[in-house]
Amino acid sequence: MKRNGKLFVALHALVHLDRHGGRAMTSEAVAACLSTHPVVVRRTLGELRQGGILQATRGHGGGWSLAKPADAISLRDVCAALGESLVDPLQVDPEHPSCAVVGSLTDSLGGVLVEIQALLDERLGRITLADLSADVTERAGVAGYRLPEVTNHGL
Amino acid sequence: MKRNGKLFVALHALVHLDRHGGRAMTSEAVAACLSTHPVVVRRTLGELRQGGILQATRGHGGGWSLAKPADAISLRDVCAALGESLVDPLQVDPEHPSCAVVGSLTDSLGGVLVEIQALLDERLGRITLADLSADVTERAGVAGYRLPEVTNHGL
DNA sequence: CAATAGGTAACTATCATAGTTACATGAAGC
DNA sequence: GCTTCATGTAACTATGATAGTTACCTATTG
Repeated sequence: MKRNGKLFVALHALVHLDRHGGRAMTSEAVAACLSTHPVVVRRTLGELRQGGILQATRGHGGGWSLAKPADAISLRDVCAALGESLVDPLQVDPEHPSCAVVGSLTDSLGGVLVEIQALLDERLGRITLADLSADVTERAGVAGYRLPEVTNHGL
Repeated sequence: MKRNGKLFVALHALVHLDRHGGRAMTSEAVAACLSTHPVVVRRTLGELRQGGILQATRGHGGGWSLAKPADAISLRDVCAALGESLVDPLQVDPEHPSCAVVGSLTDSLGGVLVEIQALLDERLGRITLADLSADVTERAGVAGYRLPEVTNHGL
């Protein structure tokens, strides 16, 4: 895996969970789908659970399942639950007193970045997990590809 | 220093160079301004030199100076010279063959990110080094603060 | 030729994060 | 109640990116 690790794990897992038809999937099954370790799955999906996006049940027959309908989960919700922004925040060391140059930079550049972040949030708020799943179905149909129950593809 | 390291060093140095009145500044002098090491300055400013933003002269009386007027250097130019994007690229491991889910993710999220990156580039293209310097002058005037020749402020 | 200053390779230190191991907690089935 | 399964979480390791540092090269000026 390269970058955007948590977000990628989360979205990938969410699509698989949605396409699993309401049945719970264990961390191990999800991890096999993403070619990663179950603990990594628990860590990442745990943040989505705290964000009200997923629910987890323990013991026999337990696992992860969606806490809301797929069309009520937006990419913005997922990013918010993970604390990811996709736009670099340009944070400055608050330890030292900053000079006028640093102040200008944070204001000018930082102002633009805040605006851009707002635009991105607006866009991401309009894309739902249901959209992603539908897109996967379309691709699978076009390619004549049958999505297996538990895939073991790279990444 | 926290994040956006290269970009912050570059912009901070550019403002100081612009405000130095056309005279060249040595790596050591710039490094003292940014509280960092001269080699870090050479590394970062070297990329700006290759991007045609700065010029460097060696030997006695040498140092760094702007290769273009300050109002002809935009923040977009600086980002481009540094190879920084400020928007996370969501790059996927090309090593493994990707499944339909990964394809959908890169298309949906990646498409939004490309749009956002274009918007950000447009904004950054309208902010020049001259704008930053003017803002610094304004702040210094308001605060009754005299910008020293060589500052040694944090970051 | 000596002094100065950028150019660059090579190494170290730090930090973030993925991966892994180990164990505690809780729920279902016998 | 006990066993089994699955999440929750702490702790450690491995890896990669990057800032800092040292050392030495080349180029230019006096």
